Amino acid sequence: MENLTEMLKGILEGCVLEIISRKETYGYEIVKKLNSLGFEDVVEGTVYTILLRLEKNKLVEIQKKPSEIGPPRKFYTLNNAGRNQLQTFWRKWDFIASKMNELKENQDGI
Amino acid sequence: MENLTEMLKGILEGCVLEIISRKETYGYEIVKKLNSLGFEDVVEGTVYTILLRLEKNKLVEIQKKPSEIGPPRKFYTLNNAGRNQLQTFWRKWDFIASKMNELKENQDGI
DNA sequence: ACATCTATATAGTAATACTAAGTAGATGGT
DNA sequence: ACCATCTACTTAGTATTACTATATAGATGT
Repeated sequence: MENLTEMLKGILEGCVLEIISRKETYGYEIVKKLNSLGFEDVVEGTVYTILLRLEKNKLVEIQKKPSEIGPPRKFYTLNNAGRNQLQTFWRKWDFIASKMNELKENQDGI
Repeated sequence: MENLTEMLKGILEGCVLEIISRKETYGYEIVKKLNSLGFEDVVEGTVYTILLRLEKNKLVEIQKKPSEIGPPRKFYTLNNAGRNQLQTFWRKWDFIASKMNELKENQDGI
């Protein structure tokens, strides 16, 4: 799918939160997961800036661990604030998605 | 719904295109429609900048008409490029919405 | 020695929604 | 006549976000 950049604004961070909530993971792996989900053009620079933002906003806990196949990894887990943020994200997403659906389906005007 | 700003990035322009596609309309009316749709915090400055962008990108035709209850209105209609853009918008939206749903529902990881 | 894959970091850019302030026409109340 | 209110459009500046581009570095294979 071509150039989703602008439409990913505001939702990519939520995707990252959701992925971290599933299991402890690290940046490089998150990029691969987003790519295999279908967001093929999401690159490392984008995800690392999101992760640094999450850290700055104290939504995650971090543990550095060595890797056997490359440089050390920074593993992320959500803390309570992060879980709250994720819940808020999905509430907003569901709201917007329902409104968009309303807009798209309502052929009688709005 | 609180602060949807960041999540509206990339989709608000599509909403405006969709609203215009339904019937010839003008900025102030578009704001009211977005508000009644549920995007209550969308204000005039936001919509007018979008409309000027649509005009700059040659996606709309414009006709100025007098109003009986206030200053003259700028009425917008989509041209062919605008209709194409709207179609592209919905394709992207559907793609993202389906992926978000996949992400949310897939409890077995991604 | 070099390429490749893994892994993180960061300065700078572009795009977008929002803030805030202004201008102006029409109507109604005082 | 004056002011508030609703209607209606404009625009300079700001904040946030995803992306670009580049850099650094560990491990493996040729």
